[in-house]
Amino acid sequence: MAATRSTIKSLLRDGQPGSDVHVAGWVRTRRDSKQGFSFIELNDGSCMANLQIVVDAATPGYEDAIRRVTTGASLRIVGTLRESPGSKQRVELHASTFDVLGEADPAKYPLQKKGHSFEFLREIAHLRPRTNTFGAIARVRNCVSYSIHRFFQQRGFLYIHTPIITTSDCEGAGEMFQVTTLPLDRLAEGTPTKTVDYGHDFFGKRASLTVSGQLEGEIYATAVGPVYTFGPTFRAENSNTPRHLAEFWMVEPEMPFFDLDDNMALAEEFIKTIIQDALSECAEDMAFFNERIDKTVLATLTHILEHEFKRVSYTEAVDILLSAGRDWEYPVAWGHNLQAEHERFLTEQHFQQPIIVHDYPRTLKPFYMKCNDDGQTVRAMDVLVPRVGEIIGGSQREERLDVLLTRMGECNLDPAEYWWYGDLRRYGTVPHAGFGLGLERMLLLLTGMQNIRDVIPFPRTPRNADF
RNA sequence: UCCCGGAUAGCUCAAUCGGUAGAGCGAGCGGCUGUUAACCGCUAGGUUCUAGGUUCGAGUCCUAGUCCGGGAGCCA
Repeated sequence: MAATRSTIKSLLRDGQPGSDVHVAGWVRTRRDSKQGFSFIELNDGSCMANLQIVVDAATPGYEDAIRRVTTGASLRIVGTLRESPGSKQRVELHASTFDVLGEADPAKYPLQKKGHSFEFLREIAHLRPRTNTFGAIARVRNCVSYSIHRFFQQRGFLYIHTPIITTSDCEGAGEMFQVTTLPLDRLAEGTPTKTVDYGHDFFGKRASLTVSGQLEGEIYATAVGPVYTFGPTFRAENSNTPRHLAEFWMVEPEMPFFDLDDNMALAEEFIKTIIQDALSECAEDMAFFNERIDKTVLATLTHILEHEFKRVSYTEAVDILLSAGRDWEYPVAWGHNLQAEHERFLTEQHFQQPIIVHDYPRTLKPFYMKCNDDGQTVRAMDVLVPRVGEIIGGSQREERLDVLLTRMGECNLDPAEYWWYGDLRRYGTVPHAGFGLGLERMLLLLTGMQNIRDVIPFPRTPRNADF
């Protein structure tokens, strides 16, 4: 008898007929033959495919146990691997013993053998990873995460860390920070002093959750060379769309001695590497997405790999839109933000591939982006991909102290608040650049999934932080 | 936050003009079968999102609210 548990993935790939093996997992479905045996489809999450278990009625305890083998139940099986006469699998496991570890009442278990809407599955986020789709998403998300680390580690980047949030009050180990978007300043108007004295707060000043690790990334990038952050990021915007989360994961590399062209080249190589890794390491899951979620996703990804991302300046983009010969819901004019309809036209219809729009008007972008000599634009870049839209935003950073201070003035920021950011320019300033990649948007591109709430295990959106 | 649309069985949905609440899937039971989205038969399963209102009568019409989806803005 095999004492060590094998994964279903390894058995389906390498399992030899005649070998004794031990598996455990969750029942997807059971089919009985009254001629004296039952078929069980077992899944352990190691791969998309199930292992077919054949249980003979002569197996010890069969009569009593087989009734408890229902969809969702957990099982441990010991038996012998054999070639399968069926056409849908190479091998199957003939059980010599099987134990029901945990039952799943079929009258109550929410997951049925047939498909469920993603909206329904969001309500049972604790069970949805037991479905084909969410198991595949979990594996691809893991693959992408590893691919990201490998990409930067192979290039000598240092990984810098970032924080975490929870609404659960059952972690047990003491007082927790309250996070709120309630207007405390206004609530304070009903108090005698009519002010919130953050001096008495934990940090002695008003504190928030991070919306980006970029500025801190610059600190290390101008000390130890290229770095990247990869962690959760929080935005309290009241955004209710299939592309926004209040808590999402972002990758932010920051590179000294990089200009915008270097930045764009790295971003393109980065995205293509992630796609390549997902296709080669999660082939079975990717085939599933192409078959069941979006029949164009593999062709789209292959097309992306085979073409260079088109560089288009903001000014060129505006010209293209103005000469497109069609009406826009939002008028196109230099100096205005590109609207979603404009971005979609450019990447989905005009170029039909990912594009990098660069050198935006300075009035549209934050203070830290490097100003061009034309006095009108900054060295910003957005990577736009079909269907998903903006997947990367980045820029070359302004390394000239005087220009930076001027820009802070234009943006009504107090340079004293950013004294340390200024110091990076006062002492040994260097040209540098970086960008941010939204992990979940990358997953939308890879999987063909429509809603960003379905590519993160536990989505946080306005009015929703369950599980 | 704004503009649309929606909420009916465990799930996905139907219900004509305001007139007895239906189907498929799932579940239970039985049959059949080296099966594999199995198949065939029978049975059970409903506070029609909530609170008001109109009406002889409301799933259906009106008002308010809650939640969900799509689009927009913000962005990654």
